[in-house]
Amino acid sequence: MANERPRYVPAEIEEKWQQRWEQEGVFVSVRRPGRPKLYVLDMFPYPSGAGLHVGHPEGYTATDIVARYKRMRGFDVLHPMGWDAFGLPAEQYAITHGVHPAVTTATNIATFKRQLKRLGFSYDWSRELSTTDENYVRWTQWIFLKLFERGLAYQSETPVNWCPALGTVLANEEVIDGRSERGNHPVIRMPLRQWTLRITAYAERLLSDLEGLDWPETKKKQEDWIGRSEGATVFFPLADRAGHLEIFTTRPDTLLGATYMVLAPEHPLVDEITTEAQQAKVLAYRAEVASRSDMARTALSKTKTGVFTGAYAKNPISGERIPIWIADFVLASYGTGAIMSVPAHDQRDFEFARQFGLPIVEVVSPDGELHDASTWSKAFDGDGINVRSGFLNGKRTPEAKSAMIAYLEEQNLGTRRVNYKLRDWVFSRQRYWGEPIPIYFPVELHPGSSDPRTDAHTIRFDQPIAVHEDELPLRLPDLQDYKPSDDPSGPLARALDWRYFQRDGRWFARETNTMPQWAGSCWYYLRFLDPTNHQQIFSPQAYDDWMPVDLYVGGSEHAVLHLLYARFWHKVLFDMGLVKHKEPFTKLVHQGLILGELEFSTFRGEDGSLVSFEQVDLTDEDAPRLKGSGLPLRREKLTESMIQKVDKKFVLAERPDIVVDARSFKMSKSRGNVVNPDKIIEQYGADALRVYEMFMGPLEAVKPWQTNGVVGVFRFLDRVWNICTQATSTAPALPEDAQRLLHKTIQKVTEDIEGMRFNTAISAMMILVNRLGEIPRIPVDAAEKFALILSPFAPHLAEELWSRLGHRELLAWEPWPEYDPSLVVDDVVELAVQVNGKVRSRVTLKKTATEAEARAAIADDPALRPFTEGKTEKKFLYIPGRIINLVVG
RNA sequence: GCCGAAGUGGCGGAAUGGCAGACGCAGCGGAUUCAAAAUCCGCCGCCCUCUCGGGCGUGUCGGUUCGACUCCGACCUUCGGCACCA
Repeated sequence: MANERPRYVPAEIEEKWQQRWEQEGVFVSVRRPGRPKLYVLDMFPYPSGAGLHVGHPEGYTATDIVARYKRMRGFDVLHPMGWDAFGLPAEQYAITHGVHPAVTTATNIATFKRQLKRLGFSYDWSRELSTTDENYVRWTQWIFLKLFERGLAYQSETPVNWCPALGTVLANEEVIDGRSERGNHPVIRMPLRQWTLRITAYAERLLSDLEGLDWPETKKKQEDWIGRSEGATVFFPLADRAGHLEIFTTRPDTLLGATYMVLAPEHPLVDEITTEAQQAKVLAYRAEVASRSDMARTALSKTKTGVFTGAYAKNPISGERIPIWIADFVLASYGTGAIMSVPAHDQRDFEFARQFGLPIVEVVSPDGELHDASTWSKAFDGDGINVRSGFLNGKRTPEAKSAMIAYLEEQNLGTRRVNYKLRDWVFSRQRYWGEPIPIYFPVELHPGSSDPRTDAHTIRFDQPIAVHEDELPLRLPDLQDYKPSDDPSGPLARALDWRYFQRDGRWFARETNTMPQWAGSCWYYLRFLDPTNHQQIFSPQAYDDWMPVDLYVGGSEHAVLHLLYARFWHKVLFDMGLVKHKEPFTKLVHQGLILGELEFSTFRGEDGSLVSFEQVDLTDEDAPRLKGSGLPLRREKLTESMIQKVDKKFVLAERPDIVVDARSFKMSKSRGNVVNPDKIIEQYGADALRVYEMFMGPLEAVKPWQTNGVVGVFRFLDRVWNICTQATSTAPALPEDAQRLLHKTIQKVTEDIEGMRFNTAISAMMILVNRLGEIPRIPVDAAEKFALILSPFAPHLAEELWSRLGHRELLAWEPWPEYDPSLVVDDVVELAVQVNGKVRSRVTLKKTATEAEARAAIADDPALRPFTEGKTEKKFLYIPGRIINLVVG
């Protein structure tokens, strides 16, 4: 059809508007007096070599909609973007390809930036930053120095997973059964000098300040992570010798039920107290434990292990002698690394007692009667009434706890105490691509030595010296070889000329560990306030202009670590008077993961026989096995035509006894189900991608991708184009129902954006467009209103329509349309008429109709007759504007 | 094991005490076309019925209510987090 009317071709309009926005600096954040402000922040990405995937634009589109909407509402909006660019992948790539991480990082950032720009996000790019920028590193290091000055950064000897073959320290997750996940090399537990941040000093504030934050279930996760518990410290004197054991317990009320004690194998007192007879066993046990990782120690071991030290302690109340054991279920890093064991009232202690035949004595009874705990099948760890407990007898658990603590304090045998699961934060990495820690140490040359780069020397790690602020940033040396080596001090140790330097005739050595990737992301939201400031980390004015962050959107994988670390730094800066709010992020939202397209698959044994899904053990995702026998199976992809649904299960069409696995997988290169946003944009345009990402479902939900769904959204935008480009000023006014629908849609979209329910906002706009499509000619005014409410979602299309409707100014400057309140409420509505709660008819009634009018309206309804005939009315329910329900019997 | 979230058509989802399945995808039928694409129109939970219509239906079982996807109790399943923290 040779129609002159131009078609909707996104490729022809999107770049044009992106350029116009940039030229006119529409999205450069400026504070204007008298305006409200909004700081909308995305979790900035790690610019990986793979480029953007469709998961990135999900959260970014959501914040962009909010940012654009709020600008139209008269807010001054800060909406920045940057790069979390330090980290392992760039370094790994450098090792295998011989390209400097700075080079790959720059390339990746360029790719990400190009891809983000194609999506038309309204970022203020003039504030762009990368954590790798010298100007940023400088202030990251500056904060480290402040931590150091305050005693919040200290060195410690922490056992780490050291893999000599890989020449690196591994995270706990990277160690499986004492071997490296990559390469299956042996991993040893080795104490290594580490920089550690004293986050535990802030445990209480990190916990209590969560209150009042508009955060989702993440708050709970952080609470659990911090793990506050109340109890008491108790001193148990050693029997037969001087000294005592200090333990922490949350159940001081059970003190008299303690029948033995357990120390962590690493506990410093173990050497002292172990008797000669037990020496060999204890040593052997400790060696065995040392070779196991934390994971193996905790998760995998079901049966308890342990060894008797030969020593005894005395119950501080009863004076009874009780044996002291060591066992690996007691963690050296929690509490005091020692416990009193009350097997009757703690499941772990119970299992251990059973394992080694230790006595189990009831001191808390569920009913106040005496029971024989040695016959129990599990511990009683609930609240009850104390028995066999002297002065505690008859007291209920909460009361008994405080009575015991009072007694302990009075007798100097112990004190009330609060304990946290939260540990101090191991802050050093034996890696190249990170911020150098701005610390150096004096070097002692050995006799005959003159140059530590070649001669024997000792580095005095016990005398750390802060790099002077004026010398920041401390840059990374330009290494050619980033490989970790068998030297756990890391690759920087090989940059001898960087590491060693002379000052006033003395030699010094720099710290060669670097900071973890978390460092840069801990405070980037603050640098966005004032990213080019060379004198200060940010100016107080910039802070007052924009802080706090009003909306922070990112993945829930950062629910604990990043968000806890950032809060910790923020609180330190608060104590320094640099920031004025206790908390940085007022409202937090996690976008849900986007999975790959739904896949069907079946399983075959080695002999090729089909296996029904119920018989498949998927404990290891990538290695399916037959339940029971453990025989390996092969996963085989199916096409939809081979599947049938029977009773809520998918089965093979040809073999209905074979149940098929139907699920969406996380997108991954190896699975080959990654969707590239560039491809989608080429085919359907950025606006369709944006709208589809928001239309998929609730922002927070995990959702599978369906490329077909993009088609539906594209059709919608195409219809919008057709309707709005045909709008004329001479068209008759909209029919009343359409006019009402338009205003209801404005209301719905407004409220849904405020509540971040973008999927329902879009469906409301689709409903409106479907109605408008039935009307031959649309007035310009209606088209304009529609373009305005669509603009946060599909900004390019909206701008194009806006200009075609005769506007020269950018739509981004326009105010958000108001709806007419008189048009959004209907005075006449269709009501459902129920008989005994089932809908049998409908009736059109005024909202203000009285009960009598309602009765009259349905009196002669033939549709109701079959259900009311011969029955008596028991009740007549009429809720104006909602429902009529006739109860008969 | 503990904590949290969620279970609704073939698929994504909507409705949070008042007409279940809006909106979209897929599918089926039609119009247009030489043909196709695109577009437009109609149908589209399951079962019974020629039709009119009726019955059933929101993971399962029970409860509250005139009325329950929605509230309460128990259970099942899936996803996420934590995992010997004394």
